[in-house]
Amino acid sequence: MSEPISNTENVRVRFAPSPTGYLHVGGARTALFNWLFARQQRGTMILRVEDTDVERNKPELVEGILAGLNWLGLNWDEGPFYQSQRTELYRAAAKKCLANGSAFLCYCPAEKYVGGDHAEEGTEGGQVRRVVRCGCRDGNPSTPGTKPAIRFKVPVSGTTTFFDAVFGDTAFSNDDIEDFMLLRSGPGQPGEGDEFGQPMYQLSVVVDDIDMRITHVIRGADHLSNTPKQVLLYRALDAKPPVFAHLPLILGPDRKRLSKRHGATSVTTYREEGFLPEAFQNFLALLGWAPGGDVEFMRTAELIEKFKLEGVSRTNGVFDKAKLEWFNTQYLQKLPIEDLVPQVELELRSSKLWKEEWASGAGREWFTRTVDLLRPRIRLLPDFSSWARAFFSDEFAIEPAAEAKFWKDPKVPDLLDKLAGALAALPEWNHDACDHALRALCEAEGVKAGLLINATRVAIVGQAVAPPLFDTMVVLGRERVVQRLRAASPTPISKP
RNA sequence: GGCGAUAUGGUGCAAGGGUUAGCACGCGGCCCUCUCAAGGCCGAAAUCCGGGUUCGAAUCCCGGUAUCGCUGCCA
Repeated sequence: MSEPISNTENVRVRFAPSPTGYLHVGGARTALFNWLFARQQRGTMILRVEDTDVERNKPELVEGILAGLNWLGLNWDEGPFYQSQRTELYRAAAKKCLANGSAFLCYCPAEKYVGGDHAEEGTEGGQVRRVVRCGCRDGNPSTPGTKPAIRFKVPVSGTTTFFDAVFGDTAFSNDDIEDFMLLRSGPGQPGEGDEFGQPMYQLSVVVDDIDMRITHVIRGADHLSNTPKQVLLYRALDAKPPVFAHLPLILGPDRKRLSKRHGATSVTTYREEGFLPEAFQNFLALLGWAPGGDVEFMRTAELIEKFKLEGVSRTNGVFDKAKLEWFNTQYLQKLPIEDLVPQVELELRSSKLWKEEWASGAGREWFTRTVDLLRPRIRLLPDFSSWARAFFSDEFAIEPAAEAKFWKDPKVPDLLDKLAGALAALPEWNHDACDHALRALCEAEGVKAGLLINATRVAIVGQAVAPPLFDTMVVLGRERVVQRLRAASPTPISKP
């Protein structure tokens, strides 16, 4: 019953952001689904910048959008193409529609962002009721003498249907489709400036999707109601519509469309907060799609392998940041260490804690071991620079709260000093040697090992929370541990 | 207002005519334990409402409701 979603011809998809803002999570998810589908089908991913609205378009935002895609690892094979540079193509298409009778010149006054005389016809219950058929379509211009725009002449009856890989066969009555705008009217008065202005969205999208031989249009479900207009346009331009796949929208916790009100909606923000791109990708992939089984942790290759348009949900979903954070900790924990280390290196470089000796050889080994030791307790990349600072720098502070909690006992300074001595005298430096030395000292002094373990942790990393003590000692090295213990031991217990 | 889409625990997804309605996040508890995580175990928590079809409905049909989208010389 349903048509094949992919066929033998090469799959060609596109991601088509509009540079009126940053790359938001909804756009990123759309890009991801296009990309997963293209990579799985060994197809072609095209990037197209939809910048036909000169007034709202901000060219400088394109860079940020591309940066966001790059961060997520979403590359493209063709483009970026800019619609603003393809105006003649759209004008030619609009004129073709004019010539074959599927469009008409509209002389109605240009009205932006408000429904004026043309757009409304009385009100009902306080709501504006739009008119679907423009008077100009039969050659009766309301204000002849002004510069015309071009509108599509929607058939007066009948049904327009299309296949959607997510929503199935879909039909709209033509009576409900308005005579939509194809080409804006030209600037200036009649006789001056261009004959016509910039193309409208519906036109440029269809013309480009035809020209770029797009086989699958994968985009947000907010375009579902636009699709019949576009199908009509395909027909008017003698082209076969592609397979459509509309993705459910992403909502905020209040079930409203995700926006700045909900906090971070730009993918750049998540990069800056220190999320791992692959974790973000995994999280995004599962927002509106699931492979069917119980697995959720899927790295890029597995997502590509399992992705199916048919499995995409039709329900709008809420962006759950807590789950994203969980994914991030999972990736921090499970990523092969060699995949994680370079990202930590970047983090330390940006926080000026990086030392070149960690770039190769024994230094690299130490760095890798240390990252591996640290990672179960890391939530976000910057934690390596802040929370784990004492592992990478000798300049760190003793947290007052940790001091208050674990240096309470008056015996602590003396114990730390004695431990420093015992450790300094150790014939070898490893986990068990440190362990035995500390426990032997505690036994001799008649204190519980926990007391000294916790006190020592505070002394050598400045915090109450860190990896297991003896592993920490090994990684820090004898010299540092002894030195930090001695630095801590004479400190009188601070009275609150 | 018109048109369209959608409706499974708080959240994301599974079950697509027959299951004690499954998994994950989050939440609570226990275990592990040198701190905190991680991990393991246990628990609370859902089929929007109303009709119909059927031996049997979360699942199919109709109506209602709610939510979202479109209804721009925005994309």
